[in-house]
Amino acid sequence: MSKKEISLEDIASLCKRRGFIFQGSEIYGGLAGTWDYGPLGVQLKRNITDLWWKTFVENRADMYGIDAAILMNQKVWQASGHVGGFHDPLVEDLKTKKRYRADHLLEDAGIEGVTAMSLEQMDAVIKEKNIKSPDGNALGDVRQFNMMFKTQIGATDDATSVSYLRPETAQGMFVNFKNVIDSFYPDIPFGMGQIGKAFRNEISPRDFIFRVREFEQMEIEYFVHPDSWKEHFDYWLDQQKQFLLALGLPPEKIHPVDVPKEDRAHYSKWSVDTEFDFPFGQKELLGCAYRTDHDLNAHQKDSGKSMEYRPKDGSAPFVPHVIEPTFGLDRVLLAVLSSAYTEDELNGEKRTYLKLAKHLAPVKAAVSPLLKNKPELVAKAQEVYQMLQANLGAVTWDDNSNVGKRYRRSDEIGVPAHITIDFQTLEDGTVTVRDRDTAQQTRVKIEDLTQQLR
RNA sequence: GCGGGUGUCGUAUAGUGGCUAAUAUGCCAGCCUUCCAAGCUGGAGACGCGAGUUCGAUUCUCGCUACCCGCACCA
Repeated sequence: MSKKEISLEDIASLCKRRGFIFQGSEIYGGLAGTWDYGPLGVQLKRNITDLWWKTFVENRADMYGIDAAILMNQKVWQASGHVGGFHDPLVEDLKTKKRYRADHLLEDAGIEGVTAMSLEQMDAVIKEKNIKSPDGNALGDVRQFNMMFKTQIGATDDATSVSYLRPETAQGMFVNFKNVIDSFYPDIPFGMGQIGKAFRNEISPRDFIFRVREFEQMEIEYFVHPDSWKEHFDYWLDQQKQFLLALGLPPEKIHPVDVPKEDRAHYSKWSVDTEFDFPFGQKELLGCAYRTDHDLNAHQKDSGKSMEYRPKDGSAPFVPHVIEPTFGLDRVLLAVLSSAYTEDELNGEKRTYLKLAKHLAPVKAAVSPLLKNKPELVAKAQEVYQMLQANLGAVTWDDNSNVGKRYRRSDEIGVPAHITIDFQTLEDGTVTVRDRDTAQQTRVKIEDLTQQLR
C-alpha cells in the first residue's frame, strides 16, 4: 500500500467535486475568506454539531443552551473590551514585518497632539519626519487595524446606530447570564452553551476553511467559584479532548499547548490551545480559556445590573469566574476531513476514500441493484432502498454503470456500507453489504439491515 | 498586509496571437454487464473579471479578483 502526503488542495478538490464545500460567491470570482457548505458538507457539519449539543448540553443537567442574536448593542463590545482592542492604527516595519501602534511611535518621537490626529495625518507625519521603527527600519503606511465587521442599525448613520457582527459568540452568553439565573436558578457550577456564527475581518484568510472571515463556533461558558477554577479548567480541557476522540480523530495528532502570557487574549488569565496536525502543520483547533470574572464584571459595571450569584446555602454572593472551552466548528470539520481523507490502492487501482466514523458520515448507506437491466433486481433494490430511507434517512440510490464504479463513488464521500441486491436476494432475501474500509462483503438478511447499519 | 506562484469543461492536465480550444476521468441518455473505476453509441460541459496593445487576445501588457506557498498577523 503506497501512501502519499495529503495536501490541502487534494482535500479541497474532493470537497468541490463531490459537493462538500464550495468557494463563497464562486460565480462572481469568489469572496476571500468565505466558503459555502454543499449538501454533503452541511450534513457532515450537522452531524458534528448534533454530537456536540447532545454531549455538552442535552445530556447534562448543569448546562443551559441558548442561541443569541448576532447583532448586539454596541455597549456590549465596549464593555467586553473588543472595541478598545480592535481599533488600532497600526504601521508595519517593512523589514521585520512587525507591527506597531502608529500613535505610540509618534508620541515616543515627541510629536504633539497625536490623539487628535486622523489616520492620514499620522501617516503624513511619519513620512515627513521620517520616523523609523524601534529596530531602526523604514515604516509602511498607517492602516486601521479593525478585526470587527462594523455595521449600521437602522437607516440613520450616526454614532448610536453603530454595531458589529460579533467576533465571538461568548458575549451572547454573558449578557444572558442574568436571564438564566432568573429563570432557572441553577446550582453553581453550571454552564451555558451555544453554537453560532462569528465574524472576524482577518487580514489574510488562509488554508481553505481554516482561517476564514465568517465561521461557526461551539462555545461553553462555565461559571464557577473562583477558588475552584483550576479543577474545572482541567476537567474541560479533558472534555475537549474526549470530544475530538469521539469524532474519531487520532489521539497522536492532538496536542494541548499552554498559551504564553503575551499571546493570550485580553480577557484571559490562563489558556490552553488544543492543536492538531493538519496537512499544513500543527495548528490551533480548540481553545480553553480562564476568563476570570472579566466579562461579568465589565457588564455589571457598564449595564448597572448585578451579575452576582447568590449561593443557596446563604453564603456570600459573588460574581462567578468563567472557564471557556471553545470549539471552532469549521476547523473541527477540517480536522475530521483531513484525517479521514485516504488514498491507497485496491486491486492495483488508486482509491480515494473518506474514512469517516459511521455517526459522522453524511450518507449512511448506498443501495444498488447488481444489474440495471434486470427489472426484478431493480424492483427489489428499490424496495430495500425505500425501507432503509424510511428507517435511517441519508441513504442514496445508485444504479449507474457497474458495481465497481459505484463502490468507488460511495468510498469517495465516505459511505460506510454499500448494499447490493443480486439474484440470490430474490431467492433467500439476503443482500451483500460491502464495507468501505476493507472492501469485504457479507450477506445480511434484509430484515436485519436497519439494525446492522444503524 | 508584503513577497513568490497559479487561474483553460465538475476534476486533473494539454495547447495556441488566427480554422470547430485537445486529452483523461467524471457527468447525462441508451445498450451491454452475475460484485470492485470493463466495453460500445450518442450528448452536455471551459480559457477568473476588466481594460490596453493588435486587423484579430484564452495566449502579450496593466489593473482587479480568487486560490496555493513563504513571512507577518491571528485578542
